[in-house]
Amino acid sequence: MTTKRVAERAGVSVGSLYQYFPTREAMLVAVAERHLTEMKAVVARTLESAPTMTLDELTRALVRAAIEAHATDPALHRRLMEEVPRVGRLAMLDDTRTELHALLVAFLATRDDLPHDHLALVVFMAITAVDALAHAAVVDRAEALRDPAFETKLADAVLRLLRG
Amino acid sequence: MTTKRVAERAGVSVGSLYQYFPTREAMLVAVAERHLTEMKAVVARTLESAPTMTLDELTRALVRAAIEAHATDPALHRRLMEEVPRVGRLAMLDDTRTELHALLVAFLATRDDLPHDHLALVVFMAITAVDALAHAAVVDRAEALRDPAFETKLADAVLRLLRG
Amino acid sequence: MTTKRVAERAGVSVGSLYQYFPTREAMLVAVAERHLTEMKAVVARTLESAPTMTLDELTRALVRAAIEAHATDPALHRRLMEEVPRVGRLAMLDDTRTELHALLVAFLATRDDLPHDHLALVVFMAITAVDALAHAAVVDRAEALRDPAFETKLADAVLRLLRG
Amino acid sequence: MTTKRVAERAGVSVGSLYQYFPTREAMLVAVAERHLTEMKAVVARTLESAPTMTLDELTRALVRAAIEAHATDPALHRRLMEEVPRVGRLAMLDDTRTELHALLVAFLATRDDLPHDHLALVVFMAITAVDALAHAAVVDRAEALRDPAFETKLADAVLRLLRG
DNA sequence: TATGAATGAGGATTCATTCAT
DNA sequence: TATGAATGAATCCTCATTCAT
Repeated sequence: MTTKRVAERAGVSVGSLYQYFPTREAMLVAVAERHLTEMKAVVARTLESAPTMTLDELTRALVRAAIEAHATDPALHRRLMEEVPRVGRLAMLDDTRTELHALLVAFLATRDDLPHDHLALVVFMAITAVDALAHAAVVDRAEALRDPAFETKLADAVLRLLRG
Repeated sequence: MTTKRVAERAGVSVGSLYQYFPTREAMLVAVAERHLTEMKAVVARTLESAPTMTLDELTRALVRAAIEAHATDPALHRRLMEEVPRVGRLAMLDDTRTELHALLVAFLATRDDLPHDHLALVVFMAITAVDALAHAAVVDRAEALRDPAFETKLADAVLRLLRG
Repeated sequence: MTTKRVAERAGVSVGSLYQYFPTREAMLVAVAERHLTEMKAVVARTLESAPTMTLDELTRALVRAAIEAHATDPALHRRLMEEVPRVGRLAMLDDTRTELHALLVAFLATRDDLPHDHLALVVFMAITAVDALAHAAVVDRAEALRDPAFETKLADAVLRLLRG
Repeated sequence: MTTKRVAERAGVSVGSLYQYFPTREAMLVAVAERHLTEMKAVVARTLESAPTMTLDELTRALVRAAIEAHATDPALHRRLMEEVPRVGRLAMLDDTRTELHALLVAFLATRDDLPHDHLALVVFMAITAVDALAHAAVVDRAEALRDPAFETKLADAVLRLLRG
């Protein structure tokens, strides 16, 4: 991902790119940021219709949303994961990640169909696992994505995490 | 990770580095390779004492081994995960990964305390999740590593995956 | 000839050099190419006024042109001869050389004041000899260049080659 | 031509190479030197039997010797010409070259079947032309070497140079 | 405001040379 | 004396960033 290539693909000049982003890193962060924000939005939307759902249904809905978010643009995702770590622990990214985490913790704290101890830990584990699996499936197990067992088993394991 | 910095850190000259590794990439791969090989060895060793263990004990032992392997050198691990993806799908690495996968699938197929359908998928999911969580914990949740709940919950979730 | 030195001498940065030439080799080839193309042009121009010339006059004119072409920038020439051989048998260079050879053979074939057998061989010999002598004189016999006998004798020998 | 490769080919270690030659350049010069010395020896031997030869016979013998010297190890020659110029105007090489030149000039000065004016220039021209042609033929006109016309014509041209 | 040529620091790699064994 | 591992200066090339037009 060179700035020249990005500019070409975007149909603008490098100079113009630098009008919108101060550095190359900022471009990367912007894309990662967008993905995380989308995820946050999807989660928030799902949580809104949560009161009418069982924990099972809710978990499954969230897992499905995560997988879909990753499957939308596999190539982008792969690239992102390759490049973004080098960006380091960038404040903005961490903030969005933290918000997503807080959103879920806060919501789950209102439910009485699961224990509330270790909630922060459990949510961290669930997010990490779902993200890693969705990513791994997209990147090198395309067939898993098409297998309904993948989603079911992932949701089951997450439920187990939540229920303690 | 520049070749110069590696040489400095290793206490040798760049030239010497190139006496042992043909390219910078080869250095990276060598480290990743070593980690994977160690993991395979740990898993193999654990499986040997498996006949006398319940599935619970076994799972927990494997999860603990994985976490320890990651905790040995956190900084190394962080760097590795940042750089290795860029190395691309390298045959030797994939081979070792595949061997580890096969080792576990073959072993679990001999046990009658868990269902045998979807075994390949389930092992893939378990490896990916454990690896991602051990890595994430090491990299940005040091406190999770010290919390015994982390290991317990991870083992529980994996068990759930295995038991179907 | 390092890229850095070339850039300095050219009054630009290394980066700019690489905007115009894909590799260091390409820079070398470009200069060699230019020289050969100039030679071809000089020869072509000389041949145009040839019908009114005797073979003696023509030969002398060509020999003089070759010497002048080499004397224009002796330092450049020396460098070129030192570096270009390492460049290897480069298609574009060989093409231009072949064109120059063909131009002369074709022209001489129209004249009836010299035998036509062995024309290709003879032209190859003449070009090689004139080039080598002009180069050697420029590089380490500056006094020869000023001696009119040099040109006369060279032209005589070439004539002998042509007349058989 | 790296020192390592030279050492391998020679069946010794780099270290040993440096026991015999102070620098890489010295190795190159030694080879060039050997070639020039051989040439000088051949010329000297030919000149010894010269009193009984006509200028025609003598010239032809020398031209043939030069061609043979080049044809002995074409690859070596090509390499030598590629590398040696970079060595610069090295005293030892120039000395041997000068000796060869002097040998011929001195000899020709004793003959009365050719003019003695411009002898130094003429010998310089003859050596340069014969060397360049033998080299060019070896390097990229293998067929010329087999064509008897090549030798004949070259000898004729050289004779013309000598006879003025 | 948009462009893209120019910049040059930075990085991977090579290879002549040294020197401890 | 012979070896070849170690050294690190030197070199080619890339690419994020700037800025004159």
